[in-house]
Amino acid sequence: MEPVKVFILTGEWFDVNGKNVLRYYGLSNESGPVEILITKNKPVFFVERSAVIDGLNINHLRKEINLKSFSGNDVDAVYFNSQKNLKKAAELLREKNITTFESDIEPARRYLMERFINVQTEVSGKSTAKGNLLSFTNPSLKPAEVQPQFKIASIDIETGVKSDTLYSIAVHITGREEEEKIVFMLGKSGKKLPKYIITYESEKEMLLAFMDWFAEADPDIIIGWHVIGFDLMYLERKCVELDIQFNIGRGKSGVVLKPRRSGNYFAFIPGRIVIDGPAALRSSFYSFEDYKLETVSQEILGEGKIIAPEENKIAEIERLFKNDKGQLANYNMQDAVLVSGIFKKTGLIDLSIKRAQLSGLFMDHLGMMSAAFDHFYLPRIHREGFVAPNVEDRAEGMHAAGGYVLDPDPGLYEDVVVLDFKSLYPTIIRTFKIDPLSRISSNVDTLTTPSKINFSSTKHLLPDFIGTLMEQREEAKKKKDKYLSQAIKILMNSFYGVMGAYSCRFYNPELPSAITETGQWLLVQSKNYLEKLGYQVVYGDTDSLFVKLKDDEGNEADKHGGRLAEKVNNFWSKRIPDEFGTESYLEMEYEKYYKKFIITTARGSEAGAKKRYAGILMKNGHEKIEFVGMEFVRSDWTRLAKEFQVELYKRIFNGQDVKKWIRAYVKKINEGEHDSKLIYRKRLRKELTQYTKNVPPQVKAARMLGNASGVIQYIITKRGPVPVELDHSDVDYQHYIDKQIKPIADSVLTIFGESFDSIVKSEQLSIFD
DNA sequence: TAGTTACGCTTTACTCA
DNA sequence: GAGTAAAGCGTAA
Repeated sequence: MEPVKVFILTGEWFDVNGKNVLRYYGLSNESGPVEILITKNKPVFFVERSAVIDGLNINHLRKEINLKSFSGNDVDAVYFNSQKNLKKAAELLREKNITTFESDIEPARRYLMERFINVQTEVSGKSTAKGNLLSFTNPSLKPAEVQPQFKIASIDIETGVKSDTLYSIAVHITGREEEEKIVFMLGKSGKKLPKYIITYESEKEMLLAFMDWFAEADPDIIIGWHVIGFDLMYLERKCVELDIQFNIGRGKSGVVLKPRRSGNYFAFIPGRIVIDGPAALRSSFYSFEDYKLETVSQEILGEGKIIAPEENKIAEIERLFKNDKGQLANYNMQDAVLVSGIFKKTGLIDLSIKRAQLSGLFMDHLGMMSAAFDHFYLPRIHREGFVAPNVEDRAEGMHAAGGYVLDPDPGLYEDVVVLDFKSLYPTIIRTFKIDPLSRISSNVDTLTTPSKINFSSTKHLLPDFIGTLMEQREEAKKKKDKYLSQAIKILMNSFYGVMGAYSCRFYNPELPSAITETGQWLLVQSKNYLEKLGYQVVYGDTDSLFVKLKDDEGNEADKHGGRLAEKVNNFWSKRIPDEFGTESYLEMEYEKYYKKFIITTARGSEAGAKKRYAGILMKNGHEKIEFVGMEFVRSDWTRLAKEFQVELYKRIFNGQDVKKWIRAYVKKINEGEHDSKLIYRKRLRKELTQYTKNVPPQVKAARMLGNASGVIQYIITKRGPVPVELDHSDVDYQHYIDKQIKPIADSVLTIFGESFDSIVKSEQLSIFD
């Protein structure tokens, strides 16, 4: 039979009759959904050759192999029939203080990684048809490339809150095949409803019909808005109540839904990937004021829900269910369609596919960066002759230092260019050959970093991988494949973090220390070099330097920015080989030009504040005001404060008078003209009851509501903080003037020897003029 | 179902007078 | 009442 190329969606293991079985589900563009069963897998871990494990009383096969632990001792492989036995054996040995190696690796993951399969595989072997599925048992698998054409189901349900009734389920199918819309609705048939609405007389009938239809439609990906924590969990609960099976996995398999960290949920549905909109957006670095579907869809698609959120949504749904089922279905469907639109527009699924292909992680595990590191590193370090420790046996040690932040002098500067090391940490890893193998092999062809940590210039894995990734990224950029480029960037940037994380089996403080200390050294030396050229370095953070151009150079800022970056590059490409005997992959880039640039003082201090600045950015001849780190970009400041800050800085940058304007602004606040801008937003990061040591304002407000979680919106009244939901007509204007306006004004006015109080007070004096 | 450190800032809670 | 440390949050990189 012809081999089939499959994009793997999910993988899991079972022990059946004491034998380990792996099951993968995936999609073949040509043959449709595919099941792969591996019944001949032997779970394995390793022990040192000196370890005595005869007393185990668990069936196993011990085999001498040519591998070593990180301490250089020979190890043997120990094979088991079942994963359960492996776990039991590892636990028993741990009690006897016998160290096992790699006994904490999921067998379904290990099977793929050892074959260098990154969620895409070419399957060869005999197959049988099993319902919708093409099923293989013990085929041979090898790496492949697949661009999957997924079928995506956007799901949304409507429920009656008081009666706890499932009113309707809307599904919007997009992707591989033609778009399809269907709404399952509770109610009597007969009314003339649009064709895509199907009515059922009971919840049970509706659910059964939905699940039948779903199995037939057989989507690869399920998306929605809080789709796990709300929609799927509701459906699951309903099924339990009605005594029916909630089997929406492939091959009629069941599902596991469970809460993760606060407010987060995970779904395991064999053969299907569930991606929740808000979580996916967050993990792709999108940021919104809040994550309501209305807010995000307005922002991304420019359209919103049918029932505006200001209306009483619950009552409106009840009314529609009673009187206008067609409209309820429209409303229900609109939400599902919006979610499809958001995923499409943001490319969330395309990005997820690329990330899975690069990292080897399943599409719903993309956040697990240490698992991605294992997937790349373990099979390769085996081939270099080593086995890795379990996570619980990883090295100990102090935390590494981080990036270096220059002390800025407060002031208003003109003509500042920003120079940036491109992918600083990845290029440091590549230049100085920093990775776990290199560290344990540091006596072979030793390479010493600037902060005197030794590595091997020849025995390493990660540096070359980064090299490949960087080349692929250039290629992707040329082809305008932005998702691949972004996926590569995310993966490369994860390596430093993973090596410095306790959850990583390769953790060792020398690895992140070598990286960050080298980064600090490079930044300081680059600064010194620029100063030697006669330039003033105004500020810098981790990988960037803010350089003030010399007189007249501002007229050709881009040219001089580029020139300076090149000079720094030439400096390093000579110095690194000279001093360390290794090729430099470091690259300084001219990033941007501020015509004007402000560093403010830190509150209550003369010194300049780090990680906060504002400037007029010049881009293609256009001016744009930019804030970094300041109140304007912080979600926990009021709109009042933000608008005040922008206007104030505009005036300062343009050299306009600010005194009169500030006085007028304060007056308007007191007159209630800015009442719509007084809302504070702050998240509760703990359960409401967990605030025992301190009771911050957002918690006070939340407690007035009884119970609340997530983002709390509140206003400061004469009674203190009050949630927006409750009466807050007694606004404490003085609070807003003192706490939202004055500090913003003062931090920048000090630069010019002015102060908020003297400006505002002089008005009061002027009354008597 | 665990990537990192550095930093600023507001508010609260506590200490000492 | 003034001064200060800690809690808590959000941000830069």
